[in-house]
Amino acid sequence: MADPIALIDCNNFYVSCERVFDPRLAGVPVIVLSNNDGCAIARSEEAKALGIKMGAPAFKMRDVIERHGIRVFSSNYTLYGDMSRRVVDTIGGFSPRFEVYSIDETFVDLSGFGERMIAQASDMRQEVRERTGIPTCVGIAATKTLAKLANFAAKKNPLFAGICNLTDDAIRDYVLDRVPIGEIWGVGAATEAKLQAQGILWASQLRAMPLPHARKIGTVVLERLVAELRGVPCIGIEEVEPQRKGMAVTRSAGTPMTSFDELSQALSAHASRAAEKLRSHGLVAGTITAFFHTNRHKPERPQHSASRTTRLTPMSADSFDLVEAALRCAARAWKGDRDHNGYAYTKAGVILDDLVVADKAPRLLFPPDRPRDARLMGALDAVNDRFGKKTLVLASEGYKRSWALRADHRSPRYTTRLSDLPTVNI
DNA sequence: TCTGGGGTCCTAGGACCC
DNA sequence: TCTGGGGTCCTAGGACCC
Repeated sequence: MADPIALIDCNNFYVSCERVFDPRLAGVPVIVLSNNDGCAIARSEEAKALGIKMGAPAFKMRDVIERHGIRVFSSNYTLYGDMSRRVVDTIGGFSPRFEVYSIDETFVDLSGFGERMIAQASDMRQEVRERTGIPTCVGIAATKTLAKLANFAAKKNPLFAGICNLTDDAIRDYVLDRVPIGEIWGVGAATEAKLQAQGILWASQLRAMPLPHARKIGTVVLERLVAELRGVPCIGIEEVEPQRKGMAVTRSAGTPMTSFDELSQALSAHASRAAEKLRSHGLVAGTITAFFHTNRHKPERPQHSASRTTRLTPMSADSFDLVEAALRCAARAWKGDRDHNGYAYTKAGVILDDLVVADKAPRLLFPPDRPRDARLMGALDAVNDRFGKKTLVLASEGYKRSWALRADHRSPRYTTRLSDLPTVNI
C-alpha cells in the first residue's frame, strides 16, 4: 500500500480562534463574517444547527442573529494567521514531512510509524489542542483525496471520535458508499451536475468509473481524482511552498464609487498594498491588471465591468510604478464623464502576474534615465512597520477613504499587538 | 477542381479550492 | 442600504514560425 497520509484540519477554525480568547463563546452560536462584513465564512456547530449557511449574506441573517443571540465577528486575519502558525509549529514536531495546504489544513506524511500511526495522529490532535486551544480532526488514507474524504467523515460521524482511518478496507468501503460526490475534493458544482446526470451520486460509484470515461467527462483532472479514490497517489505532498505566480489585492467598497477620483484613490491604495506585498516576498512583477465593476447582485441596475492589463518595464515592486500603471489602466478602462458616468462601482482591484525573485529580474538594455531608488521604498516600509500600516501613504490614495470597507465587529489582535493583550484581574 | 504539416507560445475563460 | 478575497490548474484557440 502507498504511504499513509494524514490531513489534520482545524474545526470551524476562525470561530475556534475567537473562542480561545473568549471562553464565554463556548457552547453558543458564533459566526465570523468575510471582509466588509459581507457574508458568513465560519460558523460554530451551534450556528450551523440554526441553519446559517456558508457564504450567507449578513444582511439577510439579521433576524436569525437577533432571535438566537448569535455572536458575530468581523474577520481578524492577523489573529487567525498567527494562530495558524502556532498550529503548524506543533504539527511539525510530529513528522518531518508535511505540507501546509491552507490556513487551517495540513497534510502530514505518516509513513514509517507502522502500528503507531493512529496513536501518533491522536497525540498530534491532543498536542495541538493543549498548545493552541484549537480543536481538530484527522483523516488518514493512502492519497490526499482519500485523506480529505477521511477528514470529512471524521468531522461528520461522531463514531470516529475525530480520527478516521481509511487505510482500513472495510471502513473505506463503508465511507465511500455514503459520501455524496459533491463532498469530494475537486468535485465542484459543474462536475457534480454532469456526474449526477449520469446517475453517479456516491463516491464509491465515481471510484468505479473507468478512467477513460472520467477523462472524457472532466479532463485529466477528473481522471486523476478517480485514480486517487482508488488509492493510487497522483498528487504529492509539497513540502516547500512553490514560487507563487500571481498576486492580487481586491476589495469591495464600503460605499459605491461613482467618480473616477474615488476609483483612483481606491486603486492607488490597492496597488500600494500589492507593491508592499511584493516587497515583503522579495519579488517584482512583470504585468499589472486593474479592474473594477458594478454590483453584480443587482442586475436591475446599470452594469459595467472593465479591466486593462499593462506591462511593467522594468519589472517592479515600487509603489509609484505600480500605482502609476494601475491608474493608467483605469483611465483607459473608464468610460464617460469622469465625475459621474452613471455607474456605481462596488469592487475594484489590481492583479500582478509574471512574478520573479527581485534579483533574478531581467535588466533593461536601455535603463530609464532616472531609475527608482530602492531606498525610498525601504524607508516607506520601515516607517509603516514601526509606526503602523498606512502611517505613510502615497498622496494619490487621498485621505477620505470613502471606499474603505466595514469591519464593525472585529476582535482584538490578541497575539500580535501589545495594546490588545487580554488583561487578567486577580 | 486542386490550396501542407507540424510545431510553440500566449491568453482568456472555466473550474475548483479554502 | 447591505452579497469576500486570494489563489491554482487545465484547455481551447489564435498568432506565429519554418
